[in-house]
Amino acid sequence: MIKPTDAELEILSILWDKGKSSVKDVHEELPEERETGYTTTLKMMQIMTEKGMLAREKQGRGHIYYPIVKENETKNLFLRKMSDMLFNGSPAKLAMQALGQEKVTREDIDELKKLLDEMEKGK
Amino acid sequence: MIKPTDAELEILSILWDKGKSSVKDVHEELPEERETGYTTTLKMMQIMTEKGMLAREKQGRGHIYYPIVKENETKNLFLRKMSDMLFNGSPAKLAMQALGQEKVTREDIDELKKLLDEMEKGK
DNA sequence: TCTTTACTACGAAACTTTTCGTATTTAGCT
DNA sequence: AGCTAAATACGAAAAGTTTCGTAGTAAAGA
Repeated sequence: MIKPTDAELEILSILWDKGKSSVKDVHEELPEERETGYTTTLKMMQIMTEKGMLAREKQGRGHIYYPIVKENETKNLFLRKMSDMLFNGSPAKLAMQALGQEKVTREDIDELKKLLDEMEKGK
Repeated sequence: MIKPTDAELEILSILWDKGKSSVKDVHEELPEERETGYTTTLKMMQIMTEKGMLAREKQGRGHIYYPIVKENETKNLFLRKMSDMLFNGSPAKLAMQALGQEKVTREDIDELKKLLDEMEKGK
């Protein structure tokens, strides 16, 4: 399975979010603090296409790109890797540590409880 | 904050686990499928010391190394980065996706429920 | 003291990732 | 058809990571 690098992940996120987009669109969505040139974004997307992460179609004078790799599969790949590396292969431990962060609201907690109830039924 | 690379993370995990260790100890703990030489491990640990991730003390003819960076802080750094990159900055969403993996047992579920109950009380 | 051996230091090669300058192509306009 | 602006292609530099060969050092035993 293909493991995107950090810069690639940033581009993938945009494409998963916005769907088919031109290089220009993607470039404009990138956070300003990166301050990388247009050709950098283009080159990245070309490399990603070579690697089979993206595909593209001709449109007008240029191309539009879209992701081939699936959002969920990629996320799961990273979650597994992280749980292997840092949590003894236990996704549950990973989840618990994630919940220790600020930013977890009461609504999040309720939602998680519901999810857990359903999981328990399913077992 | 210092963001360890993959190879560095592998070494850090060992040191968090085993505590102060010689290069030899760490090298022997590395999974065999890596098949990297002793001097590679040594060099990595020297670099990590330069970067301020590790420190070392003289002992016998060599040194023993130990981690400076805190296990929890480093894990949280990666969790935050991942939730920023892939889950719109929501650790809760990250946790939910992690729970979708195989390997989550009923015991995990119960433990998580307890954790959530306590979090709810604490709010 | 001399030798052996375990360990360290240094430097550089190999590889990957990220960046961009420059040249080229092409669609659309006049 | 010729011109312009937008986009692509190409190549290579820059930066970061990983690997290891070789040489040097120093402690422990002969």
